[in-house]
Amino acid sequence: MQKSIRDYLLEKIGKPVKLEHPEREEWGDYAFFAKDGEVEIKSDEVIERVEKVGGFVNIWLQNEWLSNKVSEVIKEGDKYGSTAEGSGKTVVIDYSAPNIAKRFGIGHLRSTIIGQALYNLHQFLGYKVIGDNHLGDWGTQFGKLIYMIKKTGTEDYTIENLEKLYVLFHQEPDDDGARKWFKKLEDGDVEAKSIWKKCVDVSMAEFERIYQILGVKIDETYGESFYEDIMPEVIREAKERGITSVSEGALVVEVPGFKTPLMLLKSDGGTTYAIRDLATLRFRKGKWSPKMIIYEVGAEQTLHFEQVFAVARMLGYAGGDVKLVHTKHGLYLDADGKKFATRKGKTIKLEEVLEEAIGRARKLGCEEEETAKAVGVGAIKYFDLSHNISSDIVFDWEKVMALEGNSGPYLQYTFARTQSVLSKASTQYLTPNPSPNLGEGNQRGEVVFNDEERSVLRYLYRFPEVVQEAAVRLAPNLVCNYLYELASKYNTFYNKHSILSAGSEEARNFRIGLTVAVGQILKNGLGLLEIEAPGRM
RNA sequence: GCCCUCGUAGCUCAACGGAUAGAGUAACUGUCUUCGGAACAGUUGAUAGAGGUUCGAUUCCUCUCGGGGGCACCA
Repeated sequence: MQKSIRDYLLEKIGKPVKLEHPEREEWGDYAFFAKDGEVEIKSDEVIERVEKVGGFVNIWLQNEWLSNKVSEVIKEGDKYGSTAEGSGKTVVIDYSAPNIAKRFGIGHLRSTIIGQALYNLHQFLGYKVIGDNHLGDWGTQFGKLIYMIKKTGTEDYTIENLEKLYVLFHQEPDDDGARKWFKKLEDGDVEAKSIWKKCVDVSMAEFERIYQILGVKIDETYGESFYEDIMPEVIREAKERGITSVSEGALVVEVPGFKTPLMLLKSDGGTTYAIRDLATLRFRKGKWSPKMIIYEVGAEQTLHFEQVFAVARMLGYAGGDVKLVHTKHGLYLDADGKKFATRKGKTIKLEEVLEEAIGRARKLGCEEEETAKAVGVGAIKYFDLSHNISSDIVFDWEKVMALEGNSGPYLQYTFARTQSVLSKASTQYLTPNPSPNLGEGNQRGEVVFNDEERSVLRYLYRFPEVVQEAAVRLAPNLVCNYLYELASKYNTFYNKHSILSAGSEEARNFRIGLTVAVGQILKNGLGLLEIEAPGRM
């Protein structure tokens, strides 16, 4: 394995630098010169400049170096881009977390999809990753639900009806009545518990179906109700440390810098989601000793997590050894730019969106049902992931399901195209081991490439860097950006030059190798995004 | 009222403080007797406003205007 130029420069300059194979010749003035993986410094002036003001370090990557990257991609295959840097470290990712008795709405797509991508990215970098689906299966919302079930005397435990009851409750709210039922539930009332159980079972069945369509499988599903027995421990420890106080009958912790305290117990003694989150943290720390816990939760809960994290540090549940991160993803907004509110019955059901997208993929020519599903679901996942994690997203049926342009299916299509070319290559030319090391040689025997080939090559080798950065910055959209660029450059090349009927055998073999490599990276990258890559579509 | 966040092309979005601000879409125009047209190429079009820091600002700071979210007994 060659020593990476990046590492070399890191050593030399002492801080990370951005490497570019410059697009324009005049940018090469301050360039380093790379030869056979070794780096020669063209001018000390460059080092000084970078030390002083930062900026670019341009490197003229030799054609041979570039084409060696193709072999490297092919050789490493499914592992290309992965590292072992996370070896021995555990990361817990809290994601998806739908609420019981509500259908899986478009709002939960972000957490589920982004969470899964973050999961895959960290796993790819060698971390031990634990995904935990922190189900909303406890809390006053169940008081509301049980209250309505008792009030209407309904026997209809379909999720549709439960959701309707929730909306009905908020039209004529009786908060005291709801709190009483939740208190009864927490006190172990048999009737309340039995109704709760039915609601959970119905909801879980619904969620399982959605996860199946999405192709998402989350390691653990503890859910909030699991922490019933741990919450008293948290109360005890909080009181021992003397950080609690009673305010208006509720047990709270004052958090410096915040106007309102964090409430652990309500005035009726019922638990809050804050204490459940603390209990969860205590449990996770004890069970997995993670280096980091990522909460893939929307930005609307920023205040809550800031307070919970602060109190967790007071309690010793987090701090130096456990890093807590809240991703604060943006919300889906409706056409009027407003939040989708379940309480008002204003949501878009994820299942409807998925079905519609799959239907459109089918109509466009996906014969096999599996492929239509992969393409439709892939379109939606890519749409979500390609946005910067922090920005709000306006939900638009047409844009969510885009099957062309900068979209999931574009990447899938490009992958399928590479596979199609390769299957023809192996039968027509019998080159089971395409040699990627040869381009069109010039008269002196040096390897040269045309502009389109070079454009792909100059992009190909960056995949590992992109994966790293996406993990560090918790930004799966960087992977999307990269894959789209790569696919786009490959398609440009594809449209301009023939692969299988290239002028020389060397050129043909090189282009076949390039196709293998591009296909491999698309496959690896889509895998990180949890988007399927069918060989045909 | 207070806190957080966002404001980039007609629309939807990109861009570790770095080079000529990139795409998609829409509109218009082209490419293909040849490996998959869900493709490729081209034209039109943008950093809300005013200051500041910096060699350099879409990015950092301040203010104004505008959108969104939140502000203890929902999660």
